[in-house]
Amino acid sequence: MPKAADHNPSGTHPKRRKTGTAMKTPTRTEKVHEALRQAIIEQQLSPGARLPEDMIGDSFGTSRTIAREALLRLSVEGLVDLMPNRGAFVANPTLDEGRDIFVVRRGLERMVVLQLAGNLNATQITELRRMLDDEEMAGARDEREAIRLAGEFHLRLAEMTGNKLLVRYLTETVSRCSLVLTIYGRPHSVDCGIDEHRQIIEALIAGQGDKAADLMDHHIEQVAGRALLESRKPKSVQDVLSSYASRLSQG
Amino acid sequence: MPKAADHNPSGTHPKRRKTGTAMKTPTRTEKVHEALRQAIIEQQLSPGARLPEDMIGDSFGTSRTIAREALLRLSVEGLVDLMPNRGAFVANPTLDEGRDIFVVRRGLERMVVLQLAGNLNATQITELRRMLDDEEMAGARDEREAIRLAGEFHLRLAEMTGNKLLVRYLTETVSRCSLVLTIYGRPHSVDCGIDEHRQIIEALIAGQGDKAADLMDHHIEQVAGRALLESRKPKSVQDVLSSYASRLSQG
DNA sequence: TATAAGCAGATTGCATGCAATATTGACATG
DNA sequence: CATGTCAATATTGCATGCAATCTGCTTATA
Repeated sequence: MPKAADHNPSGTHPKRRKTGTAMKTPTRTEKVHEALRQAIIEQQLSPGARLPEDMIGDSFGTSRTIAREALLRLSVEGLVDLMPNRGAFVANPTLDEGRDIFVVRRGLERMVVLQLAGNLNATQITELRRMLDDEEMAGARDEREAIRLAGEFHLRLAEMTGNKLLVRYLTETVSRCSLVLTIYGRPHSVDCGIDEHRQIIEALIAGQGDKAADLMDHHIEQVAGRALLESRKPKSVQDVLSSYASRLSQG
Repeated sequence: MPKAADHNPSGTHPKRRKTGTAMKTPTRTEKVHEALRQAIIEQQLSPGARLPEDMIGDSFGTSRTIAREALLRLSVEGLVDLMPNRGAFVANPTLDEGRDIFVVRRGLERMVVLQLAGNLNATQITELRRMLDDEEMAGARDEREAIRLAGEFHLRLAEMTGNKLLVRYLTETVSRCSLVLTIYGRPHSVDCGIDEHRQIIEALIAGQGDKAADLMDHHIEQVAGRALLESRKPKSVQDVLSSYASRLSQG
């Protein structure tokens, strides 16, 4: 193995100890998976971009096996399109698919707040309030951070239900929503209104499940609307070309 | 390649033609994936059973690579638990996890009917009605078939929304629900009441979204209740042992 | 006898090699 | 000049081999 000898570039300890603390997964596969995931969500990899196994393997100093596995996972999450015998591409959802994703997200978020209403304990309430304050502070100065915190708010809410499956689905969906926003959204409107978050929390604390659900529905609708209804950017090469083609035939 | 020479036991044509019909995936990986999936859902593989890569590879006449990929996919779907350096096991959800799964399913089904209400076209309506009739016929004689048809009904409904993501999530969730039922459910009560299905359809046709949603909620609640509330079977080794452990410390 | 260390077997993690398939450009042909 | 065929190249699909890790048994030691 001439190549595997020195692929621990980060310098951190990659192995999982057998101590009882159950450290995170040590496998290179997981690391690559997470790295790619981040790269896609943070728009370092544009939708539609090709992702050859070799290239990924070389980039991370691993073999294609690892890259392949990471791509497979990402494809299940919907962040990567895997075409048989063709290769992998950063997902490039159509506008309609984007709408579908937002629809599902809305439904999931609704489940979250319905379960949470009236069931928050004191610790959770203080944590959420602190998150809101953080959001507010960041909102003024660091836009990028504000977006991150806003996303985290939704995820944290889901975690508080204790429902693993719900968390997984919402995580996936939120990721895909960011992807959709990078394609069809305006540059970077802070997608979440902090006031809306605050209202939702208050409704949850007051045990007003239906109200919280409606607020959340409205909130997500808002985000989706801003991005998907206004923007008329065509997205895929096909769309672009078809619009050019129609222009040609008219002229 | 001494072994790969003769692994087309089915005799069917394994290759995908390049004709425009876009045949299903031809890859062996997909086939193994689907086969394992069926085996788990149909209880041919009991929850908690070990799934060594070698064994699977041998069974299907492929290498570990394929088995590995299939297992990875299944683990993402939640039908298989993958333990690092330990191997794969048929998922063995706890009772609480089972409840969580049903909660999510209820929410997803609710989304489906809310979207469908008043939006069914004539073709879809006749198809659904025909499915109901089939269910009713099968219900009397072939229990196994009745269960299959009942499951298909829910999935077909989801497909009619045209929302791919919703379909994927519901498919996954329904699979996991059957798994949960095999662990905690009684032998084989036909889990879906046909009358309930019929009522839902009628509400959908009438455009009564809220009513359909409530019916569906009730319907799933019913299934979950029958299985999860009554049965007091302890489930995992951990649960068993923890109950024994507490007994110890008390005595 | 009970506990700990050490060894052997089984199984996964990962890398690599070869065959199969898709895409691109060259070339021939109407 | 347009179109169809074919070879060259790039990339995936899959199998296999070796090292790392886990499990259980055996053996040494108090």
